[in-house]
Amino acid sequence: MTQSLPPIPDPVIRRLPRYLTHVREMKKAQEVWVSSADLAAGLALTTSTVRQDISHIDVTGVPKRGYRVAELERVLGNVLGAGAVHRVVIVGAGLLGRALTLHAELSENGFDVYAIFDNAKSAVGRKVGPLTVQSIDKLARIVRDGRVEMGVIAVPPAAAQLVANQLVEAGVRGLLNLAHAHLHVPHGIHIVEARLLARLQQLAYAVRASRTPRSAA
Amino acid sequence: MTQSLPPIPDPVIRRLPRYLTHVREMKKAQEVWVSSADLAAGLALTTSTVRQDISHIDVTGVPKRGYRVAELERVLGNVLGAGAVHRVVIVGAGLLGRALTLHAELSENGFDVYAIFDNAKSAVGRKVGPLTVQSIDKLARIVRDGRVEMGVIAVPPAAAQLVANQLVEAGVRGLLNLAHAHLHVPHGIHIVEARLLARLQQLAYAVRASRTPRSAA
DNA sequence: TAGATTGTTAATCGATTAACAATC
DNA sequence: TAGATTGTTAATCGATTAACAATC
Repeated sequence: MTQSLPPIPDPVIRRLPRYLTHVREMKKAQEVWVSSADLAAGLALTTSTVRQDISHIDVTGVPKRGYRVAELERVLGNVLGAGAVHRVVIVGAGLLGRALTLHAELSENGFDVYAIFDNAKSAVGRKVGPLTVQSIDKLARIVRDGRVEMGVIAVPPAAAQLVANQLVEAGVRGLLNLAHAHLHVPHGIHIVEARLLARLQQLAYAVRASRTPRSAA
Repeated sequence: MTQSLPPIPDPVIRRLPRYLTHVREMKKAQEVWVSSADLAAGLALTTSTVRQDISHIDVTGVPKRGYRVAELERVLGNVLGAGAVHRVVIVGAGLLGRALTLHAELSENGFDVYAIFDNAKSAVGRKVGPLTVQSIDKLARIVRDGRVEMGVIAVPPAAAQLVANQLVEAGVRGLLNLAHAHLHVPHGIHIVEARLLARLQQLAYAVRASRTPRSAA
């Protein structure tokens, strides 16, 4: 009898990539075992949080030793998409779009940048690593025919919603939004926000709050 | 009598940039008032969350009308650092580092990219907009003399911790980490993680989880 | 005024932390 | 074996949502 498990909570999913990074570093250092205390120290968490997080994935630890580095790496990788190839397209061939396209870590983690698009005549035809920038006119056909799973939006804010519509229409199931704009998508399509400005604003607040505690009359 | 307020919780701070974007769009559309229902609809939140979030900042709404767009924009901007100039340096003059350096939205939001550094001879001296890529040897002096507040780490993982150390040593109070590596910093120094691969992994999980619910024996 | 929307308190929900028995 | 560490339950903490009096 098979029963459905609840999905892994979002706060956990956001920590898993950091575990994976840490575990890979340990693997490179030839470590065989890693304890919840090791992971907690490395990521500034409590050992309780680490064990709770790992309980969400299919990994079993060994009392007195911890978790097997190789097993943890494999399972974390699978949960985060490294166990299969995921086709992704990038829309926007500016510096940010090209940076992602050429990022070796993507392909090392199961993400295959299948195409990159731009609407500027001057950009179309340009080489980006092994790819050639395609006209945005070809987006629908390429995404559909290639059964592309996800799209990255790296265009100016004014174009972001239009691009999102085209990607969804062409069949992608998820969008990574790097644009400084709000996107509306149909139910069932996933969006992850990844605006760097927002992270810098978050940092600016943290720095200021720690320096000058807020006060009220 | 002045009393200290608790800092704004992190989940709230992470939403504020999205409110600001939305409010600016409404301002551009000449709207004068915005209700919690407008904001909730635009950002996929409940009206309760919106009102609770706004209660953390110094904005007062008006029953039957909502919040003044101009006031909300001003106060949100101040909280997120737009009310002053924050000097930032970027370390790493690859595509990602250059993308951020040239991102007009940074300067429009109070962030002044003061310098960009790289350790490669071939990169040093190159123009990035109005800036010239500096050798990393000059980082300590430039950051210290310029009283730079924050540093962005856009270097390969192997160099990330070294760069973080140098930035902290030179006096920055916050780090934006774009590198695929774990950073350790002294107490009191703030780090915000902004690894794009992690966001893509989060998206891949969400897409897969919605398609094939997990099952267990 | 009547009605809509804020501001705020209370209730609920979920995430984190603590504690400890199980176990290698 | 004794001791360290997992796995898991319970307790705590904090965030979100609901509810509604205040008010424009």
